[in-house]
Amino acid sequence: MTEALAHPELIAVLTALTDDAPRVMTVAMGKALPSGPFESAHSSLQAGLRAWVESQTGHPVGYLEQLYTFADRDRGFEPAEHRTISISYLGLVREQPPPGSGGPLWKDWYSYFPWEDLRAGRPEILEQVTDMLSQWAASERPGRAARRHRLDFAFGLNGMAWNEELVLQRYELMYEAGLIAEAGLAPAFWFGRPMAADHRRILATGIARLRAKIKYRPVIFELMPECFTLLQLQKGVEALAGLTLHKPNFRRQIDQQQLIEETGETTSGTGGRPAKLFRYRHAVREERALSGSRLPVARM
Amino acid sequence: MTEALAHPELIAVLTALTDDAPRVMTVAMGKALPSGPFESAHSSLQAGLRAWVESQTGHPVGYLEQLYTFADRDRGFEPAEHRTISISYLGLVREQPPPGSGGPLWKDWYSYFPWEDLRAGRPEILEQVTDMLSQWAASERPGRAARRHRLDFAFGLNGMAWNEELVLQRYELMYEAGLIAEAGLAPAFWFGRPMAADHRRILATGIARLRAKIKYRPVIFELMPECFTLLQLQKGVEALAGLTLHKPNFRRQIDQQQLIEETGETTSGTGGRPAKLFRYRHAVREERALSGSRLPVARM
DNA sequence: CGAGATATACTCCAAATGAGTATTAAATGG
DNA sequence: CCATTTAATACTCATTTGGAGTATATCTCG
Repeated sequence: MTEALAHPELIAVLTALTDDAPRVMTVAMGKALPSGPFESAHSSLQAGLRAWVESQTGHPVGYLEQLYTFADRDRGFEPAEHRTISISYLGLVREQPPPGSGGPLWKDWYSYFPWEDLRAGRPEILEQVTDMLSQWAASERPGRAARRHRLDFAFGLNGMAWNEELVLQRYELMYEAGLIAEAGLAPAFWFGRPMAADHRRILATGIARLRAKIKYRPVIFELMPECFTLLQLQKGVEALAGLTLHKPNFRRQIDQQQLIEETGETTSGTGGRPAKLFRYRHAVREERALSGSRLPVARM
Repeated sequence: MTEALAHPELIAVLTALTDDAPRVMTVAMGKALPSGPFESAHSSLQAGLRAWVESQTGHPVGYLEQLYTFADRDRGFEPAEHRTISISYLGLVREQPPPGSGGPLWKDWYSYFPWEDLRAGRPEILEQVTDMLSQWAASERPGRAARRHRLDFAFGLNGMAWNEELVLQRYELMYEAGLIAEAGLAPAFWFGRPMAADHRRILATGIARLRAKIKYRPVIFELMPECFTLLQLQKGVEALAGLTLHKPNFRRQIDQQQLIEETGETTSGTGGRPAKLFRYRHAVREERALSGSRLPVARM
């Protein structure tokens, strides 16, 4: 029984960076990721999505990569007759999103995943989450040890280190434990803002992918303005990773990779000593886009 | 004009490992990758593909991951009316493929990509390829330097190091230069065995993904038999990477990661001193599946 | 038994990495 | 104008990792 699946749908995780907050473009009052049907007038999926996003936002998409393709049954929200294919993408835009005012809503990542931001230390809410998960892990006999182990691993408990890339694993553990609003929990117990259908799960996938990617591809520069200071760059990486970094080591890595060059100008905005302005060396984009270019992501 | 796209198609890059040769399952006399319509009776794409492969081959699929989703216009082989969505997967199977005899054909990767196997040094054919590419790069004025640079980078020329992960980049350079049979070249100038449509390109994507993956995930064990010697393991990694490794360093890395344990038994087959047999420690599968587990892939 | 082949163990050095500390340059406020 | 603040910049040090080379042990085969 081969059934034709109509209406392939594109779902975009569009990310921008505004003063230390990583943001995602949303629709429906922040409750959904932008999505739409694939316009077959375009020559490819990528081109179709690019055109669509630019028509919606006015911003060009600097970087675009496929995240994952779902069939509805993977997701469990539609009746079988309406089953669609959903292709999700991660897109990075440099432009500052306009503040509110009718346009698309750019929301802070961490309003959906407050437990993922460790820049100010382990947040309160992370303790609450892990407490509730610990209860869940200890509940029934079969598989208790395995649950405990998964929990320690995903959340960096009992001597294991926090790994900022495990965004999706953490979300799915919470989902499994029934801590996620989308699973039908009462609002009083919500952790983070919920989204429609499985959109928050897709966002988690995008965040995880981007956190992994900044370590070995210079994609951070797709999110930075043309000219920036080293501290701005560091703050940008920290915002994405949800961690603080060791400043001297960060600078060492950056300049020993020769990814950036001085513009000759300096800032005067910040209060202290003015910082040199740098720009990304577009000359190296192509090669570095493929080989290494590690950003140091480690606690300070 | 939102057009319904019928018949999502699944395409599989199924890989196995038999005595030092990485193999891919093919159909149509080795000219195509196995593919078929998505059976919506299954609960998800993955499950559908798993079931389909097992019915076709009798082998369970140990590991399965999505590679990429194409719309036909990305590929350019079908008339626009028949446009389909193709979802490609990378699958790893442990079983020894049965030798020929009616069943599916397991073909050596390197019959399609002979320039990708550097285990015996840079092969003759690689020189031929790079020679022809150099001519192409030097041809017309505009963009000459950029072509030359891409070439050096992709093929490790002029002081740049060979990077075994750039399988797709190399293939696309060759395609662009018109060295690929699928682009309509005369048979006398073919490099490697051609495949139908863009299947060789998809295979290149799969190889590249797997070569990248073995460096940080223990997927190699999905391809090895239950028990193996350290040299067998090394030969397996070498086969996938298309490179030879430094034996002492390989062993050091393997056992300092505690991925494997001795079975207590030894082989007697190989002529020299019998080797200890090891098995993968399934206990660590879950954690290592997510965090690091680096295999040393570097020349000896 | 010795030659060949393979397994296994150990050393050495260079580079990368994590962490800490010190110094310099400007802006600001009293 | 000087002291304080804020950040930029520079330097050191220990540890780990990674590449490469060498030595020894243990088997089979002729």
